[in-house]
Amino acid sequence: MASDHTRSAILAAAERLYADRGFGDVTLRDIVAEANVNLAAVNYHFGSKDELIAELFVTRSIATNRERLRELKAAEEQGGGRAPIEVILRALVGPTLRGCLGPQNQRSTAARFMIRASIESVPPIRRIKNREIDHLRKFAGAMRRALPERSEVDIYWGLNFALAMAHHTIRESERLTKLSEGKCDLDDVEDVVARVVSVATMALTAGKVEAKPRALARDAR
Amino acid sequence: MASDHTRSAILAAAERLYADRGFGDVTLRDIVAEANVNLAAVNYHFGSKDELIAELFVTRSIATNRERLRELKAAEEQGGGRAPIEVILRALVGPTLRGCLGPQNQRSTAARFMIRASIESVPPIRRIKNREIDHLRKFAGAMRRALPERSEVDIYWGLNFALAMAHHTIRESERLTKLSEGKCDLDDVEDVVARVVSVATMALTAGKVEAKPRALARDAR
DNA sequence: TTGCAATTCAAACAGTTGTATGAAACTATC
DNA sequence: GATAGTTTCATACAACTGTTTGAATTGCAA
Repeated sequence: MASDHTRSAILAAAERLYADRGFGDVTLRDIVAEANVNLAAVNYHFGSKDELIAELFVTRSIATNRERLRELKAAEEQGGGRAPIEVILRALVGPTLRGCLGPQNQRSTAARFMIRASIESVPPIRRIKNREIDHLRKFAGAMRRALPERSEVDIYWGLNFALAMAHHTIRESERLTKLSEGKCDLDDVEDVVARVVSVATMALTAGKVEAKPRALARDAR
Repeated sequence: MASDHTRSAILAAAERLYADRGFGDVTLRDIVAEANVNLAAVNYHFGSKDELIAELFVTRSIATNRERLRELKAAEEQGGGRAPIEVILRALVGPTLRGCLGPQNQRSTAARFMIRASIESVPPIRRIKNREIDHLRKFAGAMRRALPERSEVDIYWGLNFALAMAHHTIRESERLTKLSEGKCDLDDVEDVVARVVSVATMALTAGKVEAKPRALARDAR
């Protein structure tokens, strides 16, 4: 029902503006101007500015999460309930990286929006991210099944580090490019995925984390 | 000259409030109320709100960077111009982690402020962070000297991943605690440092990153 | 003490923000 | 084609923001 036209025009304009200029300096007035609709339309259709942002983020976010789970489920089914750790990690970080990196000039608005969201972190988005724990638990479960001999703590640390490398690389992609003077090619997404997965796998499978090698620190002093 | 009292009262109050409630909802009026000074004092002593935030961040930031370089220099001198990679990495991530983690109830205001700064990322702080590249280059140089047979690209990726693990762990420490139901002990800072250093070292020293193991992805489909 | 600069203060300013209102325009159903 | 419900619109609102102003006060030197 209803033409829906105004609603989606707002969503599109907001995503574009937020992606380009960040949440900080885009006002509702900017958005309605870009969308060619009336100022009051935002509150009419979304209730508030925060709910608009939340809807934008949730839409993209569940798309990524669905893809993640799809890959995970496929892998576990093929392996009879147990998937190789590399494949699990690839399902965890692949969709996010693919959704946010890739050749700059062909990055979708959605991708650029998600990068913004991971850099700026405004309240409505932070609230949503906090609800992501249940989703991550599914990966923790799969990882435990893949590495039953590994301690739970190590599993969680491995999961944490995998997400760390993926998200940080997205957040700081510009800086890494500058620091490496272009030598790190962030457009080759599959190479980035491979690197993250490879390191995370090592973290999770390497011989037991040796008991706190503090000796090293002492040597350094 | 001058009593300086007002100035430091503002700095202290601002750091406390920002640490507790974030940059988003702390106004100049909140700060001057907490500091028991006049509203105009902020602009008089700092020029603007952004400059106040910048000074707060810069102070803590150069303290950390100095500590990093001190550790790095000590290590390289002891090794005759070449330090073990673990020690370099420890110098890179140790000071930051020690400055931000540790038992919650004994975290300094400064530590809590820096955590905020790494979570919320406001414009004045982002501007400063962007100038950190020269500082990181020094570590990249040391790492190249430590691993001369390694390609530059791999060095930069290793550096990136080390910072990723450290910063993400700080940013998301609450979530990791919740996800792991307290099993990951973020109060044991030296253990966290050891884990990050250990994984980053593996990333940098493991046999050449095998040429894009895309086969794995294909298997998973 | 006098004079001068540095500091503090209350008050106002200027601008922006997200949101609410109530009338107008539209749409579809009977 | 009247009616009821939805959507759009111009406009106003109310609150809050960082910043400025100019007068008062303070501190220090001559």
